[in-house]
Amino acid sequence: MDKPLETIIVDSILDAIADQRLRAGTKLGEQALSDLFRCNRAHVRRALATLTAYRVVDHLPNRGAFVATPTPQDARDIFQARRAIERVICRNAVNQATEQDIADLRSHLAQEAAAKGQGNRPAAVRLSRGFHVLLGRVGRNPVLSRYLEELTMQSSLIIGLYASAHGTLCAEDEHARLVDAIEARDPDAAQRLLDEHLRHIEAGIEFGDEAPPTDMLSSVLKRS
Amino acid sequence: MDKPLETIIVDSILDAIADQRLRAGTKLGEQALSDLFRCNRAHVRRALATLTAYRVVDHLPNRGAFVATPTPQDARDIFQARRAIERVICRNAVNQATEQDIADLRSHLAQEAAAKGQGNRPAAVRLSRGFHVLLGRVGRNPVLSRYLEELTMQSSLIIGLYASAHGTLCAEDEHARLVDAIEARDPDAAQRLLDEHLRHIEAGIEFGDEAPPTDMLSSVLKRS
DNA sequence: ATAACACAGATTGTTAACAATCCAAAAATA
DNA sequence: TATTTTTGGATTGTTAACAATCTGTGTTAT
Repeated sequence: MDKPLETIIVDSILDAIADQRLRAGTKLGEQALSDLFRCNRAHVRRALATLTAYRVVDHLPNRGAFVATPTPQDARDIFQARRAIERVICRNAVNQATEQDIADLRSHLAQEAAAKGQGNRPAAVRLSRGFHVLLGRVGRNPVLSRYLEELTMQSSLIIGLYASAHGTLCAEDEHARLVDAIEARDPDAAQRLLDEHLRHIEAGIEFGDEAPPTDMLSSVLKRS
Repeated sequence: MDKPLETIIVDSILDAIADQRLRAGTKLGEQALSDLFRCNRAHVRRALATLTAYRVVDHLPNRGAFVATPTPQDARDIFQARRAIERVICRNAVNQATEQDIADLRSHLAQEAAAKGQGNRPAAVRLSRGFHVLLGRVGRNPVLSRYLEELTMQSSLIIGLYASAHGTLCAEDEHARLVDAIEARDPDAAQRLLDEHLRHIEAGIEFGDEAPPTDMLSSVLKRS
């Protein structure tokens, strides 16, 4: 029962992007969204404004809102930022993780393994992001974890745009070994594993050709 | 000639906060701002929404918008985030600074010195922030520099709230030595100097008592 | 005198109508 | 036929009126 209507719209679109149901470049028409969410255009307008602030939507004056299309240079900048931020998040997590935190992380690992076992790629991408977001929460610095949430969202877009077809997305054992290092309270190992992990993801991205296909919008729906 | 009206309002308020003319807790009434900027309430509303996304304004439903009041814990989180981000910005700057960049930095140092020489504290605070923002630009990672701009803005609020009266804000020679290290292309020295600098700023902050005095709003005005 | 209540003014939130802009297809011209 | 112009529909941007909520003040009752 999420009260504020605006956040329902924002979260729905964010989820659809994380699931890669909404691809880069898709137009987010105000009328279409008002119809889908059975609400006023003003609400849609505000939702699009906050998504624009998150850099997940591009707003072109008098043209409308579109799911952002990060360039290869954007991608490099975003991954460098992730390394800068997750490095510290990771050290925080080593210092402050409770038993419960580690149990949550392991439970998440199991979900990731399940999704991958079933070959459910959208779920795998979403859960892979979820792992990093969860790690951010464990780090207990809301400023850093907010930035990480933004950056992982943009990473989902990038992976959807540029990931190689034979795409080895997050190798789940890298996540697992990271949790091991956190449980062992070894900050240097954890930091090294995370840095390598992020470089692996970035390396698995193929820059070079442009792939901007556009989706129909009707696949965002259904929540609540 | 800044075209979009919303950004004029946003920048004016941001400037006023950086100058510490607008203090934490000040109410930002929609009517008052519409009158001040001679515009529609809808514009003010959007401006306040983006400032809220920047975490520089708190929005309480049905109560209105207020200049954010970071807690001591917020302050610690913000400075940790700054260390994480500026560390990388700094290494980027060492690698990529042009002659022109270094000249710009030195020219900025001169302005800082002038403002301090005149005992102009608001200008000193604003220019001190400006140094870090400029450094961010030199780093040539727009993602990181955007976050840094947000964080330095929040830092201005924190300094306004908690800075000790005998406040040694940014010692300007620390800025100068940092530029020296960048010019010498010494990334380790630069990184170390910056980290120490940020810790000095944070150490110069006095937590303990609450200081939430509120200002009249009429001192934001005048731009165009 | 204190506390609960009620009312009035002011402030924020919502909605719908109106204006400006853009886009694509048809019509006109060379 | 190719290029420019026009024109209609659709989409975004703006504005003002209306509804809901809050704050402070003044009244009343215990």
